[in-house]
Amino acid sequence: MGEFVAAQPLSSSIGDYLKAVWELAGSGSASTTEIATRLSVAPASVTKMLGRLQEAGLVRYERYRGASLTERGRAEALRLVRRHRLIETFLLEHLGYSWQDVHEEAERLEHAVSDNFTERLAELLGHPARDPHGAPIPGADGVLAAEDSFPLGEATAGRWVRVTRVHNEEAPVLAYLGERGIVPGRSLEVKEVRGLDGVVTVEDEEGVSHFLGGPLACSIFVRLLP
Amino acid sequence: MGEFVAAQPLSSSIGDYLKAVWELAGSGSASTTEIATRLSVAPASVTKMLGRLQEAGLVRYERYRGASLTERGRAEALRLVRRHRLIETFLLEHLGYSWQDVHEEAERLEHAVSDNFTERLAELLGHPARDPHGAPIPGADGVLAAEDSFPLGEATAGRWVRVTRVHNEEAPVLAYLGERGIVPGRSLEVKEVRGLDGVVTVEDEEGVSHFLGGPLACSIFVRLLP
DNA sequence: GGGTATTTTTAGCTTCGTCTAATAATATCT
DNA sequence: AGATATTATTAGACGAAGCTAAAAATACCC
Repeated sequence: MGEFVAAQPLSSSIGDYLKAVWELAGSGSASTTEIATRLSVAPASVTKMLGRLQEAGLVRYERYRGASLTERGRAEALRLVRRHRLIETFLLEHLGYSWQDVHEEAERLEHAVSDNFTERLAELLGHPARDPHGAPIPGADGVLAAEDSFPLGEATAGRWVRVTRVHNEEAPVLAYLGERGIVPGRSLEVKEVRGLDGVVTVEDEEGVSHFLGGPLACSIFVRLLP
Repeated sequence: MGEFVAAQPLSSSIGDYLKAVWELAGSGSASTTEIATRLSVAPASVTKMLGRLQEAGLVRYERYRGASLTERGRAEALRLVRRHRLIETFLLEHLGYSWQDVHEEAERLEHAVSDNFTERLAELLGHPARDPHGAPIPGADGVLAAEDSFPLGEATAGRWVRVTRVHNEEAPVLAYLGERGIVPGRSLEVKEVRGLDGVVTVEDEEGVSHFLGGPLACSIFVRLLP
């Protein structure tokens, strides 16, 4: 029973779980502790919630084995991601928020807006393809553009690249990068990539050098320039 | 104990109770059933919640005697009302919502936005004094402009009046009035006021007559024109 | 002023999402 | 493979916010 549960308003914490599984699992599956850490919640809470989510047909879950999204779960998650990214764009472009502040506000708003609101907002913004961090915005039809870039940490020295996306939500990190102009659209020359610790040295168009530690270099996505 | 509870994020239902008491009590007090009806909740739930609200210092409540807001409760309620009315204005002016649809969406959003969001929105909208229904928007400092108009039902025949406010949240009612152009700013000539059932007959600038039933006439606020 | 009606409260249960402590399963290491 | 370490799950409890049904207080009516 309970398979054709109509799309009644999901509680906001259900949405958070769905998004977490989506972000963590990719095409594989997410573990209980990964989800617990991401949501700042006890592992036991995750176990219980995954049971309910499976019951609701939003998640595929096997004890001790992790969880992945069903088609319905993925659709729900992407709906939330679309809202989140459109809201971030709005906050930055129309409300004068700074790059590092949009995430937190969007996190709350995404659970309160309707589909109607979302589509009108998309219209107002001119149907942007990417949010302020360069993340692709899923379409209203649930289609998400494939990522066509790769982490800066995997670039080869000597090449020019363009930043397409900063895959990090922590405000201090964003503030740091923002100050240095390392934002989507910026072109950089890769000077050195150190294998072991993954530190990357780049130089921007004005000849200023930046040193980016391993984790940081992995959260900056770039595309090769000719 | 527990008197100096810092302004931690109020749960959204607490906010709903506060707003309900504010709207129903005016300067007096609101009864359990009134609140229950307004919130579509059982009276017993209201009794329990009023206890908690009093505990939190937001409400003054005496068993069997109704509730009224404390200063802190009033401040909270007005903060919510400010958000609500600014959001309604935004939905109408920037997102193309219709008059009758703004309320429902704002009702959800008002619980999710931050003060920062609210003030930036106010800025974007040019610090409006009134929302799309003509309701005054409380200031960021918690000051609410006094109502300087009166219900159309209390007008005297033969005078010209200007609509200042439509004090009604029901979508069908708003749609009806909107179609007829009976919206804030519109001038009307009062033709006849029937005492018993309160039906009011008015004529607009184009000479079109409108008949407004008692309850309706009482929710339309007007100011006398010279 | 007494009896009925209405309103309010109390008592006890339910669901949701969370927690901690204890137990069980899986992984890892030598 | 066996011992240990890590990760997950179960069990049991809690607070919030709601409900119903029964009891108590207040209001209304004649």
